[in-house]
Amino acid sequence: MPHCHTFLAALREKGYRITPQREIVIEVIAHSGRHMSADEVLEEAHKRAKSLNRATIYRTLEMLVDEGLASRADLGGGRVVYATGEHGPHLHLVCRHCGRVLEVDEAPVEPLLEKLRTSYGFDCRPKHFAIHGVCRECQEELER
Amino acid sequence: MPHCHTFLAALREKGYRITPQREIVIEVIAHSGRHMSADEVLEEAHKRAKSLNRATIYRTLEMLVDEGLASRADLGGGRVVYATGEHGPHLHLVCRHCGRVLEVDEAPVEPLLEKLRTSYGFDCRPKHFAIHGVCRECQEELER
DNA sequence: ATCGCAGCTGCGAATTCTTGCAATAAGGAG
DNA sequence: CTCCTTATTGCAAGAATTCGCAGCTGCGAT
Repeated sequence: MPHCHTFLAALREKGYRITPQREIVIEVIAHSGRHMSADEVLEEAHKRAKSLNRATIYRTLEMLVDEGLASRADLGGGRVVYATGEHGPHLHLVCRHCGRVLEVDEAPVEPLLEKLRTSYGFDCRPKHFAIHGVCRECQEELER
Repeated sequence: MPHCHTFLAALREKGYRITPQREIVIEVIAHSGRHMSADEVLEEAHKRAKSLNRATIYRTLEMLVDEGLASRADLGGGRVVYATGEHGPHLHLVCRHCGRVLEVDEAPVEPLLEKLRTSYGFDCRPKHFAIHGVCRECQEELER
């Protein structure tokens, strides 16, 4: 699964410094294998170094997202979760009603990405791809 | 372009009450014809009714997003912008590096949406569709 | 090794956003 | 038109997130 070394190498590659704080944050979200809120990351990180500051967590997470190594999903209602681009299937269907995240195969997206790339020069990796909509369950509930 | 009546009717339809506060918020984002931060909405709304509370703005915006009448785009770095689903072309390409939003034709997405609908029962209207990636300009800048 | 200088971190303060609750008012029923 | 029910608002307290800056430290150069 996700090897932190890959992440660290990628960062070093881009000119970022490898600090113990960053190693910890990366380790935490890479090994969790799931989506985590900033607060969960903080809590988990504190188990390894209680000094690690809240602001540093936020800055590191944002940096990872900016570099395309992680994704941030805004689930509405103040819920924001992070995950590495490596965990499981790569298309995230975020239900804007219940907040659940359905993870599905990325294959159906390829043609679209190709089109965006050729027509607009817009680069988007499927592993960091999130789509907002309404899931089946909520649709049924909503039209009652 | 965007007729507030449409929005109000949709809300009434869904059982929401039509309050002056909601009319103002809807008018503001519908007529702006662009993306606005919650703060910009607040400022604009205050020109018409200085009493309108911050919390009400946030609640109204979230309600509109939940109902699919508006979209929220998290541009990173604390920048969150809202827009009605009616303004201009309907596919939003959000650059996670410069934060710019490219608005393009929705046609290339149709096949994907159809697939998500049939395979997973996930309902997603293209007009509220945002994709995060890196725009052409930033790609060039980044690989320098 | 060690130096030096950006790039980072921690801290505290400032913002931004969310929540709980009592008071208010929209809209259907009579 | 008036009453009633209950969704919605405003306010103030409380989280969550970001910012500014002084000091620390990774790491390339010496």
